[in-house]
Amino acid sequence: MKDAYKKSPGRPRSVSSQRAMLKATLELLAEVGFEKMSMDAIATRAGIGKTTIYRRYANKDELVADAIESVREEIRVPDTGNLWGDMDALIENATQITLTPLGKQAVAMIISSASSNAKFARVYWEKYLLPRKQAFASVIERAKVRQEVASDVDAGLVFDTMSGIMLYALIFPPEEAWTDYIRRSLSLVLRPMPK
Amino acid sequence: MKDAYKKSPGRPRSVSSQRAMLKATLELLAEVGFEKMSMDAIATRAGIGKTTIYRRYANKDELVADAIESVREEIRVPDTGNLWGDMDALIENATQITLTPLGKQAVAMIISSASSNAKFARVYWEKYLLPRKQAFASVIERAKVRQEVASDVDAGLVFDTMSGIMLYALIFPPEEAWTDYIRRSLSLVLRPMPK
Amino acid sequence: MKDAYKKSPGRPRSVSSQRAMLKATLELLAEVGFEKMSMDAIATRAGIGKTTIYRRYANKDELVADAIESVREEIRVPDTGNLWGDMDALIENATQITLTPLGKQAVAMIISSASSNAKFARVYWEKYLLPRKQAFASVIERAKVRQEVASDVDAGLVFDTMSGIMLYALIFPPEEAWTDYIRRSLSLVLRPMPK
Amino acid sequence: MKDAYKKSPGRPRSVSSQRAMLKATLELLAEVGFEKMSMDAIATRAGIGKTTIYRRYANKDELVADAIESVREEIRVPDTGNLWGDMDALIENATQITLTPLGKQAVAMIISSASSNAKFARVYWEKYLLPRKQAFASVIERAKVRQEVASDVDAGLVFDTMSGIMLYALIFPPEEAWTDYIRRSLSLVLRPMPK
DNA sequence: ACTTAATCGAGACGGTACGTCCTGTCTTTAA
DNA sequence: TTAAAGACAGGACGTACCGTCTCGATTAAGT
Repeated sequence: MKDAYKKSPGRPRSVSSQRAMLKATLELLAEVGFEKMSMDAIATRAGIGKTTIYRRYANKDELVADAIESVREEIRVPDTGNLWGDMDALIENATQITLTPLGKQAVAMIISSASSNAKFARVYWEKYLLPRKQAFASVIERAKVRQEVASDVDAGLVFDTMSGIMLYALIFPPEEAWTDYIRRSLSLVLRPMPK
Repeated sequence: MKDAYKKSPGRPRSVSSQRAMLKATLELLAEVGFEKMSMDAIATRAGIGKTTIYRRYANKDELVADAIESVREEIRVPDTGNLWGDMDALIENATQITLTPLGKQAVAMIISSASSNAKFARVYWEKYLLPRKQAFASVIERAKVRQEVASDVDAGLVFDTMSGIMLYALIFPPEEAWTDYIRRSLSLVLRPMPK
Repeated sequence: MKDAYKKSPGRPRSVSSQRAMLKATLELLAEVGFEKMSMDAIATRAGIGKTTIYRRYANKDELVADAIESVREEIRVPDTGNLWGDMDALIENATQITLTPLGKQAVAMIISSASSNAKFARVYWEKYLLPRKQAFASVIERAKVRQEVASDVDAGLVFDTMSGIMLYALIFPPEEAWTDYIRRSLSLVLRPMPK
Repeated sequence: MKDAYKKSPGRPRSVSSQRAMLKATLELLAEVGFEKMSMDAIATRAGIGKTTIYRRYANKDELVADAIESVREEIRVPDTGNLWGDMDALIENATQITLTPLGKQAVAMIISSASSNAKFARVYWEKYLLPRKQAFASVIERAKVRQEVASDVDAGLVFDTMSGIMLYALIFPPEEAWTDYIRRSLSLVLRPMPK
């Protein structure tokens, strides 16, 4: 998010402080959650002053939003040559990220403040959901070509359905294994090509 | 949760205070949300003392959990004689409740604190989701009998999937109308009986 | 329990409740002081209801005033046939009462609320100081007759002076023994008959 | 008591806030008394946050103790060249200070909590009584030299006696004028040099 | 090498809400 | 009726956190 060009005078902002504050934020978020995490605690753990945080972020929300945004892991479009092979890879990736303490807290926050504060939802959407939705579309498109799935399947709606069930499972954990549960739900939606 | 029998001495807890505090809580929850709603504001609006609240509830969480729990509207199992007629009734009911300001705040809270505070999720599950899940099961059972739907459809999973998509839609509102969106998603899952 | 005689339609426990509440009040007053003593604590220790206290006394002040008033020990005018013999007896009596924890708290309270609440001061004056002032006057009158003291000595002022020094000693304890200190102070005032 | 040397990091404590809170405390103390004066009211009147008070003082007692301590007016040893001229000056000074609303409240508090909380009494002693006791001693010493008073007069005891009578008069106001009363009492104690 | 100016850590600031405690009143059941 | 038990409105207490604001002390870039 750096400006393209920099030639401002004065002491430049410390990169190590920036790293430290994001790290501390993510750690505390995972440990105690958004509400119970105080700015003072973050500053103390990061070994920096609160001023240094507030110079960069207007408030707690923005700091946390950016901290979460900073955890971007690459999403690689799988290509196993087979619909369910690809799907399993995507499900695996999604669950692995979502089921960490940090993932849970992040999703919780995003949902919690969705109506009041669009910030979190936007970040989540742009950095997390959208790439996956696109990967999903590719995978299903290939499956259509291979005639593994009906050609009128709405990939977007299928993705939304999967996201929904994952959200739901996060709050009301299924009795069976997470991946099985999602896989089973998804198989409802992804009906095979009629013979 | 009342004890079966009561003959405890002393002045009984005021029913009107109880009602007033729950009403004020629900109103303020809908208006300003959980975080911005202060206990003093609740007490003032209810025309009672803060003590009276804290005598019943250990903290804000418990008060709000109970307030939400108190909003139990009867869920009536629809019977239009037709699968999609019944489904539409259920969807209509669910969306109407979920899309009110109160509904949104309630869901937000429930989700938000799901991992840290099981209280909200439990209440939501018991008082809201479970009755609907059962209604759902009945409706689908009847549809199976009428051979409107394949006999191996897992009603529970279908319900979870629908709940998930509703949750998702609450955070990332669909571009089309809510009920259409849910209906469309549901039609993916509830595939008709193969001819 | 205490249902040895069950023929009381009226108020059989009235007297014992009264005694219990005064006793509890005096105990707690001595232990923790006026401010830190709560009405609930008094009621609990007395094994009675708060209502029972408030039926008799309008507020804490009045209860405590009455409790202190209830501790009336007889003041006997000493007559040793000698001025300082009598004085020593009076000093001894005054210090013994004032130096108990209860005495200290009582005096503290009385002084503390003197400007705002005349109640305590009045009780203290009527029940404690006035009898002593009169005893004092008698003793000095006799001393005048015996020509142990100048005939123009103002007994009232001498008493006030002694009371004052006791008050002062209560707050700023003298280094020597209490009775010696007061005796010494008093000897300043009670000058002997000029030869 | 400031440390001799200061170079602690961070923003220094606001001197104006400090002054404002002491001023507000003294005003409210004089107006409504210790018990009826709330910390919020103090903060509001001083135009500061409650936090700022509690950062400096652990509780209301300590704040008030320091506020009273802060009112130190210089006591000037009078020198009229005559015993009673000097005494009158001292009496005048003492009564003027003690008879203000603030003075009365201060004395009330000091006495009230003398046994439980030594803080108030200590402050009163060090900042108020001790300087006067010393002034008293000087004045009487000079009177001895001038042979206005017996050389064996114990100045300390005379001072204590006068303080006592003032305390007493504060609680049980004399019928005559304050200064006359004190003066009369003092004349008993300070007997002239025998011819 | 010397300015210059924005940064840093530290921590105080005003404000708001929390949950506890206490007073004096009210309302019930039991006797 | 009176007692006991305890709920009630109101209000102060002292704590925690937020986002802002000073401090003296760095730290580079541009003279």
